Amino acid sequence: MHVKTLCLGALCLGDATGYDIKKLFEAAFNHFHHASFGSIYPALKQLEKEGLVSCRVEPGSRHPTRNLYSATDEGRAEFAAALAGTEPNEDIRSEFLVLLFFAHLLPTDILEQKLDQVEQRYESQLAYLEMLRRESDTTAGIRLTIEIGIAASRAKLDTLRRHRDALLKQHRDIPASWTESDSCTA
Amino acid sequence: MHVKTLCLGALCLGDATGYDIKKLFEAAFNHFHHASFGSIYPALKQLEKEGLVSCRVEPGSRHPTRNLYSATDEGRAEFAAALAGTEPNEDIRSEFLVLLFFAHLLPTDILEQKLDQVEQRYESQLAYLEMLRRESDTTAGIRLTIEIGIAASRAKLDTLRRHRDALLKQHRDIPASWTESDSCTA
DNA sequence: GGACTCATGTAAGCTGTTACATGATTTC
DNA sequence: GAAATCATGTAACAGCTTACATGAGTCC
Repeated sequence: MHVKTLCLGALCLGDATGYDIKKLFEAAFNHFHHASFGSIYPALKQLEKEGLVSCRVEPGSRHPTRNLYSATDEGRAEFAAALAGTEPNEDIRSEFLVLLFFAHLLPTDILEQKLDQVEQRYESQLAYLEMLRRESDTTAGIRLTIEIGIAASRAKLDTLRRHRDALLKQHRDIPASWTESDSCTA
Repeated sequence: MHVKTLCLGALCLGDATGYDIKKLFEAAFNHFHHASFGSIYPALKQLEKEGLVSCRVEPGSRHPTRNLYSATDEGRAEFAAALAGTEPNEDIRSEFLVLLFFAHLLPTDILEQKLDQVEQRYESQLAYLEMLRRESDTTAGIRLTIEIGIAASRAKLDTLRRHRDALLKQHRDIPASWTESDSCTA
């Protein structure tokens, strides 16, 4: 789903500035999407040009430039249609799994260090999502979004921990193929 | 991680054509990375130009053009270094979770249909990974790659099933905000 | 003979990121 | 008064996908 559509969606939840939308992405979409300012601001401009959102400089603004956007009725209709038409896909790119896939080409200490990093990352993501769950006073859909994120992180973390020692032990025992450049020739 | 690096990695596992690499990606990387021909072929050309892989037209080929690539020693060293230097990140883009996030803007029947689609998708991914696990006679790292994929899919599927009915019930009960365009104005 | 798989390649175009440029406001 | 946060924007560039173009081999 394009950043443009996501911005329109964000504005269907309430008026916001580009900056607010970025914050929303970081706070709530964190574990399943993201976007940078460099795509958000142009997207909002584009949406305005298409009449899907309207923009007003905030009245009584403390700041000269603060563009507050609202979804128009047309915009809401458009977003509902876009939602209904999106395939519920998932696109995962995990450098971590690539690393594991090629683990036999890494020295043990580096592998161990990567595993530590990943565990920490999963832990902090888990902690963050659990915090969201505690606070969350929202729709059933959003709550499910959080539940699925927690379940997936937990499952990955548990699996990793369960296999970690065996992986490292075997890794140390088997002469690493990375030391001899001719040992993995086809 | 760039397709170029991934191709180099694939060639560290054994000689292959561009076509073979695509197959490998589909078979083994399926749940955590992917690449199209349009990026693989140019990547191989580039790697060859950099001396990281060598290419020979297959000897005694049944087919005039079949470019079999091999990683050179320099290529193997380069890949090992690239691996050691990659942060074990995960980049997830889930249209499905976006859909859930905005579930209140969808009519119940469409939501239900999306949930069905996702369940089926997770089921078939799970089936595929479990098949891989049964067959798999590979490195500990690759096996862990599969275990993590299974655990994550299973966790998401279970969570979805556990909350599905409650979500749909509540969705039907609460007057959907998508019917009245002014009902979610900020 | 038709369909499918094997096999390679290019070019246009889309999308988004990074990095830069700018400056006000708030908090300590 | 320094640092952090709020706030907007652009331009260059990267990287990948899609679609096209081509054709041999294999299976039914």
